[in-house]
Amino acid sequence: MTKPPVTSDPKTAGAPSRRERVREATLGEIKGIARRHLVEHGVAGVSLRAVAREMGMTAPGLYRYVSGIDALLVAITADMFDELAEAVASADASAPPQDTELRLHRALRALRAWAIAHPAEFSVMFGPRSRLDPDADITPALEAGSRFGSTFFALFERLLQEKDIPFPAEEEIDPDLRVELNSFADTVGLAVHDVPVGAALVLTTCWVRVYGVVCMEVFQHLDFVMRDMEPLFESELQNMMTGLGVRYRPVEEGEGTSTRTAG
Amino acid sequence: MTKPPVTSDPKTAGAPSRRERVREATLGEIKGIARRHLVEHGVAGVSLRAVAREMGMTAPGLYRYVSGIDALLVAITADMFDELAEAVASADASAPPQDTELRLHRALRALRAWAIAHPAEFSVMFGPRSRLDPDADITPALEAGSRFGSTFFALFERLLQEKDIPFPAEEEIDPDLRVELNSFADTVGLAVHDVPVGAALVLTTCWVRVYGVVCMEVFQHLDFVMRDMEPLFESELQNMMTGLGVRYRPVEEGEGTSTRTAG
DNA sequence: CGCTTTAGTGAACACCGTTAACCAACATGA
DNA sequence: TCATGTTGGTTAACGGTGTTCACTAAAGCG
Repeated sequence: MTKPPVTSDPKTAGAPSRRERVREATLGEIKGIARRHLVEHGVAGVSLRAVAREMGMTAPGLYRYVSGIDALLVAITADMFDELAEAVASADASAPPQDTELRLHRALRALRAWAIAHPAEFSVMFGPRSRLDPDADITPALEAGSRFGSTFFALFERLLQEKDIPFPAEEEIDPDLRVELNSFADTVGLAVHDVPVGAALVLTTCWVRVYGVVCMEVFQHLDFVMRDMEPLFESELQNMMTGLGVRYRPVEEGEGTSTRTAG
Repeated sequence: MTKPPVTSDPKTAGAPSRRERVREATLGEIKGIARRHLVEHGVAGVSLRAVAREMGMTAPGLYRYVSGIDALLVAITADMFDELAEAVASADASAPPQDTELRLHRALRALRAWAIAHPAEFSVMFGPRSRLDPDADITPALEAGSRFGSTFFALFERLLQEKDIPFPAEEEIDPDLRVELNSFADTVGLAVHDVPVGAALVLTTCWVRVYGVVCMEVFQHLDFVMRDMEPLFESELQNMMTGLGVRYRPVEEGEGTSTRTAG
């Protein structure tokens, strides 16, 4: 064991001190347990006291790591966004790099697959902020969320360059909508690549549809009327893709999501 | 247990006894206060104790009227569905009966308007069940929800009879999706009117899009990127309508929703 | 009038978030 | 090495929550 300096030398600023390491570790444990409580008991079942209890601590001790229950929820939400982003990115990377269409298919299916595999997480990420204080600071989650979105933005831009996907001309778009779309393209980074507003519109439309069908499935809003939502998702995917002028690729072997067998 | 009616005369079975009247009144008060707490403090701010306190009662007393907090939430959710259904139905009725297309436009805009005017309510109605016990009995809410849906189903059927709206042939639809759509058409009452599966599919697709765009707005998922979501909603509406072969009707004078001026 | 049902109370239990006062171990500078 | 300030935790406490139980007072009814 080459013993590193116990104290943190200002020169070795990159290497965290021992103190920082253990601190980071317990913070990780806190978030891990909170995350498990989230999936096991729902968001209402996440509590500082329970987490502390499970760690053999008392609740006030957690305030050394987290400024309150809201901050903890925001923190694990950010983690979950990163995790989702990673799942999507890896599905994206699993396809041949030049096959943008297949990459898009896989990325979107990965999104749905992650969502239905992690309904509790998805609910806090994409549902209403029902538990958080309305004016809580959610910037960490927002940043992680934008990291998640960037994968799709990149794919869409690629598609835009390769194919001649149809989109409305600028003049056809309502001026009010135009300013909103420009604002969107600005903050999200599409503007720097000179993506036309029409393209931004179809991107938004697609996202609305994906969001809608996945939320509907995870929130179980058609539960009493549909057992398996995968066919509907695939149908929506097909519609979207053909609307984009992209050939629909049926779900591949082993990619299928064996949805609930429930009754 | 054929116990005689609480009221003396069996003939006046329809007329509730005095006891039942006051009971119904206090139940209404309970739900009313809970509803107000919901909109003022979010769903997390609804509590039996607070409701009781405001009524000058103690919490256990409420258990004479409601079997617990979950049942109370379900009850007010059902009320809200009825209220939304009424808003949609009245918007529908505000148009000339034979102008099905306008009726549809108005009904859909009424849905969005109600949603953004009642974000807290909409969140518990259409968001994830984040607070309720997963196996709570939500049938009252489901029934009210189906009453809400029926307005749109009726409009869609009318449209289907009047116009030649394009929908895929049965053979073009994936068999798995077909069985789901048939199940849907069955339980929702479309089957009795011999609505083709293709039509059921486009209906579902439309609903997914509306649901998606409205949820997105109410849950504020594009908040950091778009100030006013109305143009996007109208664009989606236009897309949908033209896809249905229906002429898009721009928003009429006085129908517009002056959305937030926020910043 | 007497009996039964109902409405509501108070106390209690087990949770929850958060703050304040306090203490022990640690890291560091002189 | 020693003193000192920081860090990571504790206990106690306040006010909030859902829910159950035992109990009382009132209302309705034969």
